[in-house]
Amino acid sequence: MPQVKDPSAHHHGNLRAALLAEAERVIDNDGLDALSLRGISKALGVTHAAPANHFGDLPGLLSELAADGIRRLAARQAAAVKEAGPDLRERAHAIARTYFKFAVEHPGLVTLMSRSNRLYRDRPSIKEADAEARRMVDEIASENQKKKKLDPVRAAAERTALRAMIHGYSMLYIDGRLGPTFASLPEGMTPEAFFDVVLDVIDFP
Amino acid sequence: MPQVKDPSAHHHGNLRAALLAEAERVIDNDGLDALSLRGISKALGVTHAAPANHFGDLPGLLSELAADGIRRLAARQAAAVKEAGPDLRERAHAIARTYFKFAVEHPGLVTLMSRSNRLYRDRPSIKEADAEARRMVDEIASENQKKKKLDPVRAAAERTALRAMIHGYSMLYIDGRLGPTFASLPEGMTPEAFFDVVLDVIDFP
DNA sequence: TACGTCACTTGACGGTGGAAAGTTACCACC
DNA sequence: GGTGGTAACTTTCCACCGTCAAGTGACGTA
Repeated sequence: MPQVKDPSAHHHGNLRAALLAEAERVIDNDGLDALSLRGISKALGVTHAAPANHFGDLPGLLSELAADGIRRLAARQAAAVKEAGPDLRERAHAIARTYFKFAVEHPGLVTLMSRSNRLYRDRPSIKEADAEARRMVDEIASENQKKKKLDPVRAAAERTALRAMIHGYSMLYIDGRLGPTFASLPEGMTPEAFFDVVLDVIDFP
Repeated sequence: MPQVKDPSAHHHGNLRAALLAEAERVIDNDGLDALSLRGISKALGVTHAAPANHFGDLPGLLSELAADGIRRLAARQAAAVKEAGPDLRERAHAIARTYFKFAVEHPGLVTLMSRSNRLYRDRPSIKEADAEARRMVDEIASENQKKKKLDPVRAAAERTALRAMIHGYSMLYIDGRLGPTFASLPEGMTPEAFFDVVLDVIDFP
């Protein structure tokens, strides 16, 4: 068959970045299940096998996407913590609030980030981004432990409680499973504001 | 109770129940992603289009599976609450502990139950089972609210905090994302025991 | 100029869920 | 005691998916 002599045919320029951008667009607009390699390839005018050069396979692409998401989230959390000042509780709430806001803005991406079965969790890019994100929570918990001379198990439980609460609340919300809850709330109370009250139920820090 | 028929060529006898059982077996052994209509159909010696008669489509089958899981979990939680006695905190912890134990025993099923995109959340069978499960948490929160004369928003936040904690901790655990946390814990501390400590971080009831 | 590698295309394979139409067994009714 | 309808299952087809192997063209380099 005729070969199309398009100079850009063999060198898209920045296909890798374009694929990631298009994948994120699809994921956040139509959900993780709507994403396919063939779909994003066609959208960029490239054949279905092109992504393999840059990402190997689908989990490979998703891993890079997730790692990027984790990094961006961690950056925003770091900024929020900085702005929150020295108070430990303020800092913890800033981390949680920022996560939730990010999850509302990018529900598909956050869903992907927490779905180990769709990515290669062991990739350095993900492990490092994950560690960076966890470091902030650990720092707060450690300071609190030192200040209150807490038993190490209690300190670990506080860390885990905050993580579980952030993850649980965000996922329940994204999944639409807090609908009845919000229906019973006062008019005008936003999910963000309610999350602050929920966080206050935790006895930490 | 379903009538048992003669398993002849065109009437399997109890295909519906057999499909659900096989699907649950696959899900809990190999994960939700390993499940396919064709797979379970072949395992039962039936063609891939047979399930459509009983469930319509794949989300239809998954919905029935999820509803059954929710019902069984709710029954176990009800029994645990009954055994826990009158103390509100004991009852709340019993609900949470039972959920987590169920999640450890049936990770695939619990994952499915919390994945709205794979099921028809609006089906009566699911909505009723869900409501039944939520009723127990609501009851505790209401009693606590009355006893302590709490602001309604605070009471709603307590309900939600418990739900988020249960869901978040279980999911993080199932996904293997608490690995580093457990590594830092004292020898012999089980995930169940640690969950009790995590639950104590919540100031409720 | 020749070579090797990168970036992408082409075409095929086995898998998926779903829809449409055909077959067979049973059951109620006249 | 035939007849018609319906439920349960099969067969065949379609569109789509990810992955793989082989091919092709452009480019940097020796």
